[in-house]
Amino acid sequence: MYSQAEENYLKCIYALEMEHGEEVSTNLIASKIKTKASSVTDMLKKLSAKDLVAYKKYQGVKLTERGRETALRVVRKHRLWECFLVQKLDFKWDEVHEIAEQLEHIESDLLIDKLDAFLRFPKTDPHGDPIPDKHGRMIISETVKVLDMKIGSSGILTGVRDSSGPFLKYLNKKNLALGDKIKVIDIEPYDQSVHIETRTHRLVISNNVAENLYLRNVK
Amino acid sequence: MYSQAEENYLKCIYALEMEHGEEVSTNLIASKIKTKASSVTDMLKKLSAKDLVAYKKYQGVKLTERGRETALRVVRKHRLWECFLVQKLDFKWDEVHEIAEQLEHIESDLLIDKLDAFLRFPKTDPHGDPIPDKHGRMIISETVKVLDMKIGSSGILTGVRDSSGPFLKYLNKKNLALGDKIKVIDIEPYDQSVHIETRTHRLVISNNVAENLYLRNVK
DNA sequence: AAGAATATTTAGGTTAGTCTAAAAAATGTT
DNA sequence: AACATTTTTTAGACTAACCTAAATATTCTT
Repeated sequence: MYSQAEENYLKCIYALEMEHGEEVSTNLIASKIKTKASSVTDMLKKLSAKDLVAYKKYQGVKLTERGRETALRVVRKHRLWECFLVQKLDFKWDEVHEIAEQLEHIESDLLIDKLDAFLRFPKTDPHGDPIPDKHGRMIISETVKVLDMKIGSSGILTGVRDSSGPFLKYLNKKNLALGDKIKVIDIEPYDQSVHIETRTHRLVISNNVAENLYLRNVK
Repeated sequence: MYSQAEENYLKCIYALEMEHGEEVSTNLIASKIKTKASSVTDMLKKLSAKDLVAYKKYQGVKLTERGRETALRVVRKHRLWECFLVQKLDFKWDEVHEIAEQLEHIESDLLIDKLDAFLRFPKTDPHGDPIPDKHGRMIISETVKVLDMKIGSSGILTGVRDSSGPFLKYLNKKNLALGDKIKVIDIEPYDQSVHIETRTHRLVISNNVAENLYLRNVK
């Protein structure tokens, strides 16, 4: 139905709309997709002609309803395949992204629904991100960045913002995994590094790392 | 590494080399891949430059060693994915071809080896075709076309030449499946239609159908 | 072995998706 | 508000994979 390039742009715009507000800029897309701004402009015109995005020259873009649905279908496929790779094929969570980037473009509604059933309708992927159901609905749990936690409070590690290989490998090394209960002991005022405590150990994480960890609050 | 188009050509040439002799002609490829002869010529030049085929103008092509290995890797992936779809996701054998045509181009050696292990290293796909192992080796069982059987002899249905949807649906309807024991009762001299008998029923199949069924001889 | 028929290749064009360089619009600064 | 900077768009070019039409080889027929 849509080309891989088109799907990648839609997915990218969807992600950027989530992170920043609506109205995504050309340069932002270009840097995320690692391409040139002029290529982005070309593609936006094409997506606009297909009524997948609302695009006004120099004003950035927004997904249309149709565009959002399409983006969510791709996201759903990506995250289901990640589950499959980790749960059934024993991949580690830091190894699945690139493969899922390919698998997400396989076209067959039946396939994806059968895969969903085979995995017992998972609600989140291995990185803690919610999986849209076949109607595009998903459970978005209330999460807080580590840096926004009150000192002394605890939370369950439910997601990571950066799911790139290096970051996940870092977490593996530090023995941090989704589902871990984490207590924020102290936040260093000088450099915003954070002292945390898990069930098994204590450690200090840099501000950069703390920005990328999401917790669900518990008392 | 190679584009989907390149992989499709290699797979096609491999299949044609198996069916007909070596040296595959431009038109034969064109008709199989449903494209124009001029497009085939273009691609053959490209594959030749990459040392995947031995190509001499007007003389047809042959896979090189490199080309054969690459083709076998694609065939391996196609057949493993078909197994996955049928065994794990409950697809029927006539529904999997198109999806496997997409999945066969996913690039990751680790993925394919893990999938192989997950499926317990199957030796044949749902249509009875042998699956190459990671070194490209496969078990090719001695098979005979129904039409070449002696009248009164029996065999196990081990493969189909035409694995298109319509043909497989026909077999489903006639209650014929891989592994069935089939006895050749009579071959009609006039139109080469064949009377056969299975464990459960008797039926007449046309010459066309008989051409597409392979049996492994049993006493 | 010459002409007809068929198969293959060449020449030149199209589209999707990318690029660079230049032009135009928007934004920031004083 | 005028100029400088940054962002975005336009113009024009490239590649992969396809196409049509024309040219050239090969094969078939007699």
